[in-house]
Amino acid sequence: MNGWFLKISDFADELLNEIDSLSEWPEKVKTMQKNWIGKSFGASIKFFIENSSDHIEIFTTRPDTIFGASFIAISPQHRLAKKIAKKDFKAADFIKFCENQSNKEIDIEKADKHGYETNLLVSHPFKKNVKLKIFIANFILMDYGTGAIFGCPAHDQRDYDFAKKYSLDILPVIQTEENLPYTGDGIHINSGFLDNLNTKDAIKFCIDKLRKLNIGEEKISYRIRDWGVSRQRYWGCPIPIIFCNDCGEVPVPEEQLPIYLPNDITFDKKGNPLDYHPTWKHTKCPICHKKAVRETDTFDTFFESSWYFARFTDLNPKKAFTEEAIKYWMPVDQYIGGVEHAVMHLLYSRFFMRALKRVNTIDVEEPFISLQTQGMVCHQTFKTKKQKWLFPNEIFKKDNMFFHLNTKEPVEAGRIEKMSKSKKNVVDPQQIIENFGADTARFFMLSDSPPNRDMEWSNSGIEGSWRFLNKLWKFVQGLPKGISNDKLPLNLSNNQKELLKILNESIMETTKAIDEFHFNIAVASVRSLFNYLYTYKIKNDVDKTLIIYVTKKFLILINPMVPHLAEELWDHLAKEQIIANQSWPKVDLNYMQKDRQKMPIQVNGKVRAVIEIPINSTKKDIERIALREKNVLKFLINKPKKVIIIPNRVINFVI
RNA sequence: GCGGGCGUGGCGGAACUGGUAGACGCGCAAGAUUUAGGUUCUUGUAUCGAAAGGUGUGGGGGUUCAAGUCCCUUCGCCCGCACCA
Repeated sequence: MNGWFLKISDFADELLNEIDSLSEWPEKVKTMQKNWIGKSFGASIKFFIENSSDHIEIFTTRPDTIFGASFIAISPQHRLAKKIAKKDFKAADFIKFCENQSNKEIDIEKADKHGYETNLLVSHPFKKNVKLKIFIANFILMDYGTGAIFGCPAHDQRDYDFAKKYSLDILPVIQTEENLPYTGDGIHINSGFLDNLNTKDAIKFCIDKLRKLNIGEEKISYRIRDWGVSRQRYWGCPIPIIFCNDCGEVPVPEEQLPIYLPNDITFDKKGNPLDYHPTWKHTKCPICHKKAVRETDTFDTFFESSWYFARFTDLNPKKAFTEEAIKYWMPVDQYIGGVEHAVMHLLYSRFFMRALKRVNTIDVEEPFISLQTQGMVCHQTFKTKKQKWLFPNEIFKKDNMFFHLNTKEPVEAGRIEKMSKSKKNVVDPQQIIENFGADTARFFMLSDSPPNRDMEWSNSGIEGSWRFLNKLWKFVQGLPKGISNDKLPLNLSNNQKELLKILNESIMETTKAIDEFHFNIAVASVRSLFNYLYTYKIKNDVDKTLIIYVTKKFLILINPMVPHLAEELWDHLAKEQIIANQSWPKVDLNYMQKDRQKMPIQVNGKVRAVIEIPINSTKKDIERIALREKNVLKFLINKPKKVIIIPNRVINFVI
């Protein structure tokens, strides 16, 4: 394939090793990147072809199973396969068959393994007189390892399937009670100098021997391939290369950058619009100044998304980055994106920062300190009988059946899938915003489920959020205007202390929940606080100063969730400033200190009573108080064998 | 097949380092207000049971005074990669 590639493979090891330093990334994303890079340790081994000076080099992670080898298989794209095909028409046909197969949907045929038996043989490196046949096989990938393997059917599923199909030897070389193929570790048998060794030692021993004989060595293989960045489309950054007949491929000099795309472009023909534009590509060679043409491919869009966040640190129109801005802003403290970017975008960005560092442009390695991946919003899909997709708002439900709103015809209800325009299973938030307002919509969405999880969209419950915010509105409107005393009364009653305790608990919980992206818990916490405050006002209506004090703190807590409403209500209470400028409330531990503590009393692990005791009571006191409980005594038929008291937590009588 | 995640009421979901399972809400039920419906308010709502009490975090087993939480095993669902040697 023709095109430009970025040599991300050079960074494979670094990108892999540094994954472990990303402590604030989801485990899932990290494993996906690890698998994508796919580092594996093994060996390369040369097999010499009989009656020829040629040889085949294979890659294996299990050199220890070499004595079980019963065939060699090479990819249809392998150099040797092509060489064979020149003389052997049947081989050529087979290769063509494989190529067609890989172009079509492979899924259906995937399980099937096909091979073509060539008339070539190789000799086994350690078993004199043993010759192995070379097959061309459809399941060998050219992009991985060397595009060639030795097949050890007893200890590899694929080789086993293949050997069964073509009646090849299946010789176990690892001791096992299990059915073949056995892919685990074990003690080696039928393996000459590897006999009686375990897998780890056998691998090491085998590689040593191969190296001594100069026919193989230790080798590390990666799954990751270089990043093909060429695209044949208009919407992308032009690749800054000029093709000159004399000088070859010449990079566009920095002072001529950036290259702008032409504005007078048409899309009426097939192919790359830049390529058939009449003038754009024609230019001069920067070296010899003769006529030359521009590269008409453009960069992959991932190219730009790999560094935009660094660009965003500064508006400077002349420079991509400024040192001070990068130093100040980078790396990104909190990055948010969908899981679908787990490997491509997020790996490319990590690669880009390193590449830029290597050319001394910026001094950043990891672009994103903390990563949150939000889940996908899903919804049921609907189709007409003629298989046309329908929007959920075109549907109504009756007796558990779905019908079209206009035609009243029955509708097919499909799977619940991630929302996508093509399947029309999308809900337009605009409708919700029109009916309930943006604040209600936001509050409702936050309350539903944590953002890192997939969720099924449902409108049910939005009225609940609506009700709550209405209640809040009325509550604050009922408070006197403009009392902006932020000082607390000196002598607090127990009721007042309790209210302040609840307030501070809520500040703590809400803050923590927001920090951890558990917005649903934050919503629950502010709701609880309001419920308490609401009841408090009914009972202690005269206590205006404290009620307003707590209400103001409460409004700051709920402000990020319902900013418009909170600002309005704040204005009602406190004339001096806007709520957006208020600092986040701090937890005052003085009000959270309790002097009494509820403790469950268990008998044999079952809760039988709950007592309230002074905090930090001695174990003796706790036990004494616990033993006064009727419902506990009822179960203490025998004298307890053991009494477990965890102060301030639990007491358990074991009988 | 490999890797990752999840499984808790009718539903969405809570539960800090093992220590009162079901917070908060939706829904539902009953009642109050209302001339109807809606709104609003109160109460109830895991489950079996009249009660006492029993049972309950997908199933089975284990560790522990104590398990949603830790360990083993098994089932189901979702996502990612997929013939990676």
